[in-house]
Amino acid sequence: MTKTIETAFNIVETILELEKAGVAELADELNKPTSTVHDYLQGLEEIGCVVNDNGTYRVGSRFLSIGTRMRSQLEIYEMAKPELQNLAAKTGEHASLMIEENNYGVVLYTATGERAVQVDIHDGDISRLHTTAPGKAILANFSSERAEAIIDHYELTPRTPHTITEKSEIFEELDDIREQGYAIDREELFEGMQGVGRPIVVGDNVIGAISVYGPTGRMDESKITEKVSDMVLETVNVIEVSLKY
Amino acid sequence: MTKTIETAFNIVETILELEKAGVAELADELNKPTSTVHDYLQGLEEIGCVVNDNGTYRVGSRFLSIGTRMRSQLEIYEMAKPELQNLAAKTGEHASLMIEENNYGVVLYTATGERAVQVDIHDGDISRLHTTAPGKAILANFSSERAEAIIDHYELTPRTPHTITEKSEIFEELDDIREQGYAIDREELFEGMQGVGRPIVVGDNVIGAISVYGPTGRMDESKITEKVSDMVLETVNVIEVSLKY
DNA sequence: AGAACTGTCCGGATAATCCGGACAATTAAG
DNA sequence: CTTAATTGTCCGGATTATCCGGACAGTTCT
Repeated sequence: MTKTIETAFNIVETILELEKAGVAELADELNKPTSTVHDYLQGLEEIGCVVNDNGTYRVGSRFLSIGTRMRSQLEIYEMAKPELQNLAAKTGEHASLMIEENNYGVVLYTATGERAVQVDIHDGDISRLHTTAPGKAILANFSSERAEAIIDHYELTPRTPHTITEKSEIFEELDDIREQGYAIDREELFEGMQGVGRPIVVGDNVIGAISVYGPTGRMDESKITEKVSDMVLETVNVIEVSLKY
Repeated sequence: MTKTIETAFNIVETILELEKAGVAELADELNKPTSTVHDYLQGLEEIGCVVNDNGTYRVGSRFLSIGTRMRSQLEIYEMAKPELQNLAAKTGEHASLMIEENNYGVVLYTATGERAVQVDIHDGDISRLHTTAPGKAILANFSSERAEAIIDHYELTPRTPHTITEKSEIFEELDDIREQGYAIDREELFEGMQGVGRPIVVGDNVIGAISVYGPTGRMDESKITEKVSDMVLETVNVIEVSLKY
């Protein structure tokens, strides 16, 4: 159903992968006739979804526009943004806000500290919840039925050599996280990067999670438990209070 | 052509206007049968474009994902981003990067200073080039034929009481801007806000423009000509050098 | 308990997608 | 410099996905 929309997005994603592309190149990549691809591109151009620089197309700014307007409508984003900038400044690393959407974790916003390493991660990126520190913090605070339902949706393929691939192991860790209040990512998402995450809880609902990530050298486990974890907690507390008014 | 894609985006934009909405509400707003709207929503949900919270829909994070990935592929964004943060910190106001796309100005990124007033503007927002300081800076550095072609696409309806509505007046101002190197927005986009913009030029091409906006009280014309304009120039110079390697 | 809403599902008429083919323009090769 | 190959664009009609009326069950008001 709605096959048209799906192929439209496929075309956009393909352009994104190639950075820019012509009709023939895209048609080849998508195994579709050039005439069909051309029809789509023309339609997509009319509504600002792609931009045509004499023959080669790139993705247009319409997506950015819709995406940022959507984000600004989320109260949690507006409350968290300035606090994340504080947190990034204090730690010098990456500070992010994650929410759950459709069984996956979505990074809504990342503030970048002075010393933060350059990683190729963007606002809007999605990941399986058990593969990140903030994702695990969210999972740990869902009901066990809901957490299990989510995990069952996933294929537990590893992302890095350190990614957990055993369901039982995940649940063991979730227990620990619930107890100590924060989750640690030990190079499970990116090799060489460690992070700590804490849930944002208002009433009985987990609204999202805050995390700080940095290179393993600067973010070893003792530093997390001694300092960074507390800074994240402070940030979370401020956000939780803002959300309650 | 590609009517399906167009209505899909209409639905998304309508949800955005209503923040969240149900099938019936949307069907009513769009003058379409509920069954049709339902079909679309189901398709859009499957690909992460909308999210269904038991009956009411909101826009999903897929747009944010595509938008930010697109943005990161633009060299000018990557070069300008840290400089804009500097500029925002130094001035305390809003510092933005604008590019031209499809005859309109697109704000790719805005850094927010400490004292910056809260305005409802987002990354990805588009505007007619002659209604903003950076837009005028871009226009002034296009060839006069290209500038005229762009202006002719517009309806010169005012946005605020100060918006220029006479074609001849626009071109007079573009001459001044080319001479003095920067453009000023005198409450033409937002009442109570003034701004200054400068073009980013590499070789013979205008790649974009940098601007600083603030409340008229703090951004009067003498302050712009004496101080802010120079800060913007510094920023532009750094970016231009980065782009040339 | 009834009425008026909802969101969801089905199936077929309708109309848009989809694509083969032809064309000119540009680029690559000979 | 000529030829061949490849490109983006356009057309028109067969195909098939869209589109919508109608029916249904679940909620929320009256």
